[in-house]
Amino acid sequence: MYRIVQQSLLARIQSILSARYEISLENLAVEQPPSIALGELALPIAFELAKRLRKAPRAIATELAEELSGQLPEGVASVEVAGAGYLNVRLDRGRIVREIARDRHADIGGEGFRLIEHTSINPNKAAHIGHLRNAILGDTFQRLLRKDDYKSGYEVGVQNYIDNTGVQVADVVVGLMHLEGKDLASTRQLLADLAERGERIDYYCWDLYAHVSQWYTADESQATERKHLRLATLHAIESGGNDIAKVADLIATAVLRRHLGTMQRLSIEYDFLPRESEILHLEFWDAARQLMIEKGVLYFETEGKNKGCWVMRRAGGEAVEGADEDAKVIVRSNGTVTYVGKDIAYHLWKFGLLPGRDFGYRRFHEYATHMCWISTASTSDPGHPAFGHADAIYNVIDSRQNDPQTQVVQALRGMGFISEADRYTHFSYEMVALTPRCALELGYTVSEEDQKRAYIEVSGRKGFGVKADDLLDRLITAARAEVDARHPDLAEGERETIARQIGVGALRYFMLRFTRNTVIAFDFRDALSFEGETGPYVQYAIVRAANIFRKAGTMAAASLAAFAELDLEGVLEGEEGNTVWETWLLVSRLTLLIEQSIATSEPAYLARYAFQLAQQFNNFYHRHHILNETDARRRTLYLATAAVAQREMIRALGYLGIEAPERM
RNA sequence: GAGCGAGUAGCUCAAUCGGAUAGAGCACGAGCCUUCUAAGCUCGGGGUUGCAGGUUCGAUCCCUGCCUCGCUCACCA
Repeated sequence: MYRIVQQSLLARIQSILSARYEISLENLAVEQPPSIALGELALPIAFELAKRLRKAPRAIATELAEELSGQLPEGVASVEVAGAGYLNVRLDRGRIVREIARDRHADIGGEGFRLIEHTSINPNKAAHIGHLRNAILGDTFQRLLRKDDYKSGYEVGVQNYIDNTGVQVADVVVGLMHLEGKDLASTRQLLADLAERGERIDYYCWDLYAHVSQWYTADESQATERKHLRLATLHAIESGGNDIAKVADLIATAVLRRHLGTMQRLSIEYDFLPRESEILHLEFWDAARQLMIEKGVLYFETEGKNKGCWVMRRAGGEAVEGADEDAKVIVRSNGTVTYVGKDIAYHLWKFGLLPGRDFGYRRFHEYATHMCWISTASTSDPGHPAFGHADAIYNVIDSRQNDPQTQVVQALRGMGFISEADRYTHFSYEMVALTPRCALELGYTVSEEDQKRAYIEVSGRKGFGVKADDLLDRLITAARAEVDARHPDLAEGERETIARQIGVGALRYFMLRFTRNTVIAFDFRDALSFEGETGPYVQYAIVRAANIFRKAGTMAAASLAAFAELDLEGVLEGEEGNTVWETWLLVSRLTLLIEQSIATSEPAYLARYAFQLAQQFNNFYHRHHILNETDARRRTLYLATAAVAQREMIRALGYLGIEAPERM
């Protein structure tokens, strides 16, 4: 509701500005006065106009206030000038509160298909906490965009790119076939044995991958030969149609299924799993290469260090005489294409710009509400969707890939696909690292130099990190202990559900509370906390509201119905009324926060809002004891306050992918 | 060396487009459970926003220089 008022207010001001001063401002800042006593909204426009109009800010503000007062926008009670020239706006509290109670709110959404890609873990080891940040960010953003009961939203597709033919998979295959002497049959047997013992292939590969990575360089006299083996294995996997490739596919698919399982524990689901094997076999690159040459972004280098390669000018690079030594190699002199080259082809496909190429689609994994498809080089299963027609894309990829991501955008731009390049968002985020203390706690040896650092980067190659499922298990176990202590009366299954909800809530919130370009220095002490700025804090506030309704023998809907008939005269004024009103005001901001989170690709804003809302509600909860309230009008008002606060806290958490438990 | 990011309370982080007194959590100290569950609330100490200049009505935010830290910069993916 806040956003509706804000929009109508801004529209009015824009029209006044153009009518009276013949000025139009792109963005009008709207702030909050330092105290509710000064009003609900504050506009510093007069300062901005002072120079252009050559007038004192206060004089301008006074004129604007007069104009506005002549015809007040919806929900506005009064406008006044304050301070050096602020335009402070007071809202019609009764009217706003009524609208909030009946859940009137601005809509969010628009045209166009938005393709979000996240997770994209190499299918050669278990997911770790860094992958969790990626998946949780992507999944939360997807929820903000998608159509749901609350908003029109956008048409959204969620992809998880699977690099099933890369060196990381090759490394694990080398480990299986050369360190462990396995062939195709015994690899199959391994998978069967693990399944039988209830052990996990992704954990198995975690250790194996670390082992192989060491092995390559362990014996200097063998190093060249082993490097060679690694490359030969990679090439066999890329070509396909041999046992090595089959081993790779078995392992990659099995690990992928584990990843889907891990993510499903966190309510993270996908619509499509495009794989690199299909990008190779369907020859996406050949089509892209053709197009890039036609458009003049790809050229053959005939001199300098890149002689014999097909190269592309770097983003920000300038045309130079002779060899551009700084150019990015796209096709090596041996004719193979680099990572960035394949990525350009893939992104042309995303925008529907790759002529004559599309993935085949096969059913892979069925979720409760939809199918997850996987790419295939053969014919598609009936009823398949198509994803390669995005109007906007969001790639959730960590900031270490800023450079290659920029190259891909540069290629699109260079090819003249300007609007596509503009609607290409590298949803960049910083890594999750371990604090030295955490690393020591996990039993890793940490060099003295590393111990002095604020954090240490995780490394799959070294097997250094915290596995996603291990962390989640620890969180759920910790939550379970609390639930058991508090609710010994509840059934086993119910306690398990609540513990899971709390564990997931703590984890998802933890990954979302930091803005994207903050490195998370992971520490169990912080991550395992259920107090303060955490997911469980918000969940607990929701449970409190639910307890009130249960004890009062009523329900939120009924409380709001009763509220509709209530005489609001005086109850929203004064010191006491202010605190109640402030709760409603904060409650009304949800759409604004969703909109801001989308515009800035920053889910942390919404996470923070959810916490603030819970904080505000807890404050209200302690100040006004609802069930003891003897004044009937106040009691009705308080119950309605709890109802709307609970409603928006549940919604906000929902967008963060966090469930609200029945009890805690 | 170049590019990108960061430096804010003891610690971990916020701070909308440049706005009114830089805010939260943790930790610490003092209170609050016969109460709608204390996974909570209230109060308190805590800040030269890395340093030095500049821009302006106003700078944590923009500009210049410097210092410190991290990431990136392969015919790897």
